[in-house]
Amino acid sequence: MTRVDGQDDRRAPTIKDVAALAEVGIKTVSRVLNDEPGVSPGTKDRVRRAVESLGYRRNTIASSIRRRDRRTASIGLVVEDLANPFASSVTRAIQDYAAERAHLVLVGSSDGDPARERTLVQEFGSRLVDGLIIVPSGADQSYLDYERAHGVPVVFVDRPGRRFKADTVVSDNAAGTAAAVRHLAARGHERIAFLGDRQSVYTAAQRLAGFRSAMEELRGEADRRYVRTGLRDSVQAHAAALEVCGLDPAPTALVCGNNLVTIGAVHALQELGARDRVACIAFDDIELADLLRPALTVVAQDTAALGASAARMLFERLDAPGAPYRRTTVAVRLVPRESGEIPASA
Amino acid sequence: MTRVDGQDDRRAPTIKDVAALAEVGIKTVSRVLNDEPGVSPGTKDRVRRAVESLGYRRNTIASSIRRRDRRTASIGLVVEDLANPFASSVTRAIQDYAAERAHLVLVGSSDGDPARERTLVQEFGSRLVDGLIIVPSGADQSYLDYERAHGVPVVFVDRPGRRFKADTVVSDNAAGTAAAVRHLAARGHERIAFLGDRQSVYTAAQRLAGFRSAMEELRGEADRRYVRTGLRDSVQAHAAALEVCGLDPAPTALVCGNNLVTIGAVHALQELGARDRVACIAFDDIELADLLRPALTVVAQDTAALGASAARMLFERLDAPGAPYRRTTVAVRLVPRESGEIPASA
DNA sequence: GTCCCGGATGACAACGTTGTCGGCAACGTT
DNA sequence: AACGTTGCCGACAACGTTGTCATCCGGGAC
Repeated sequence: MTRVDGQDDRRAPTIKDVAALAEVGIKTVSRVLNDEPGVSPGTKDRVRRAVESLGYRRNTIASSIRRRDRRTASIGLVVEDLANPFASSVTRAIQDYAAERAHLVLVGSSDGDPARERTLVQEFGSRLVDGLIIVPSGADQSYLDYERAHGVPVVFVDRPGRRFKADTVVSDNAAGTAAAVRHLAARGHERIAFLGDRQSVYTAAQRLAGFRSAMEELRGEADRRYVRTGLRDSVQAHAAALEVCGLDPAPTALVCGNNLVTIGAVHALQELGARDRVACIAFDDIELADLLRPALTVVAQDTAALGASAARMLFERLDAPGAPYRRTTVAVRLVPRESGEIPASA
Repeated sequence: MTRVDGQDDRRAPTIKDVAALAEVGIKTVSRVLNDEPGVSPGTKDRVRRAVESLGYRRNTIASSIRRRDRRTASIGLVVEDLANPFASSVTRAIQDYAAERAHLVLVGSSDGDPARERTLVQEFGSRLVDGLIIVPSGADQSYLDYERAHGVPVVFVDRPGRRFKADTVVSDNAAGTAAAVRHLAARGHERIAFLGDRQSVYTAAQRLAGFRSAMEELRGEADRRYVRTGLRDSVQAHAAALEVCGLDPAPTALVCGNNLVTIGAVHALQELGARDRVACIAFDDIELADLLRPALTVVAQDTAALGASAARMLFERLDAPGAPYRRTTVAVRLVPRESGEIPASA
């Protein structure tokens, strides 16, 4: 423990140092820092100058363990894969909302693994985040009872949680595919195929449901042969698209349930030389979608609104812990470009 | 302060609760939690069971203020815009590396604003992050002296910092554009244009430098009329591309310095009906680039390696604070598709 | 029997902050 | 003159944890 005094400056200055320099008690420094009343202007000024000259910064962490409300001014976010544009865009919106309220965001990717999701939540918990925003993956979010019991609010985004009720923000997935169907129908299409992910994925199920109900509304029923689900990657989607397009009669239009499906399907159309003949509407917008030929008509999710709503809900929940849980549905938007405008007769 | 005892459980259990239940001292609980020696197997077991039955979780934050090393097992990351695929991909890689070492990542977007960058760093600092990874924006990172003085290591990624030396990881930007030039030259191109961002942006300057040196190597000199820089968005890039293509003689190939430039340039080529005639190589890969017609040949950055290297450097720096600063250059990769294969004679 | 040693254990201080409370001076009121 | 009130301020406890240290106990060496 014998150390040269010159090395001492590694430790950042504390309110104690500030107090010594300003010749006041530590509590007075604390009062100034927290804008509490009861400090004379002169003293306040002296403290401020001491803070300035030492380069003092409050230790938020030490502060939070003592504060009554325990707030750390940070929130935790679990997404599926931050490298995914959907996730990063939602994250960015949450960040912005949090930043306005001087909060920081801890982010983790679950990769759809429930165990990882849970681990992340625990890690966030041990850092005392003020709240959690989660894109839930597993079939059971009841582990969150622990967080709730200890006063940490939770908001689900993109999908509702299971076995655990909480504020939730989702896109209007069903309306999106329904709009796609009606858009295509208006251009004369009757044989419309749907390619989607596993039905155990909430969004995939919703999108198929929207597709089905719009088809039933228009045609009495959707032809089952034109509906392929359970496609987990672009390779499977590619194969399914080839199959569906090989049917007789072949569909004149395709609705793709997500990004990966779109990639597989467009590749399939490309191989068949059918990109200009078969109409196609994809769920989720894609960078440069308008540079494709034909430019890709998409159902775009409002990721900014999704993230902002989730963050807003979280902060509102922090202010009103007892209020009833709410569910917000964010509208999606059909962006007409070219691939969705191809008529049935082509 | 009179409260019903039933509401007391909002506070999470502490080692005190665990100690009481296991009938040991708090220090013994601490020893078990930290795998310190000197606890008999029987006691250890009793503590473990108490931890389990109470659902106790360590309060990392309280722990860190007392620990000798002050570690919080979290790091701070400042990117320019997390919604940008480049940033989110790098972030994801950093996350993964950090997660392996049981660290969490706080992320913020600076939007290229030096003030915001600095604010974020301060916020991270007050949360006692163990280290910082920064995509620097301003012309001066000397404010980081404060962090360094207090033992917080810094790593720059994508661009070097200014007025502050630190470990740095960058892509080999110059090699990327040089490779693009050679690739085009091998297909007979002599009149190659370059469209890029402001030269004050490090990556933009490096990319132009690589372009220039390869052109000089091949042709003695790059024709200045074919070089346009200072393009800050796709609209400006669009205009510049139209201009350059209107020259006589017109360039037979285009090298685009970044994503936004690519969007503008491809739109311009589209309008000119020249997408199949003028070769084009873009910096930065794009989702679905291979669905474009012609599929876009790109110089792809290895974002995963960029992020992983930065994280590795940070952790190595934490272990060896005194070691000399290092600079790592990550190779880029030319991904030949179609737009770069168009011959000069087309 | 005495001494020493090492393992196990807990009492207590400390980290940097905020909450509680009491003291002191100045002032106005009886 | 005595009293209460108000504004300002600091001593001290407390948050949940880890670091320091003293203590206790059993066993082996003399």
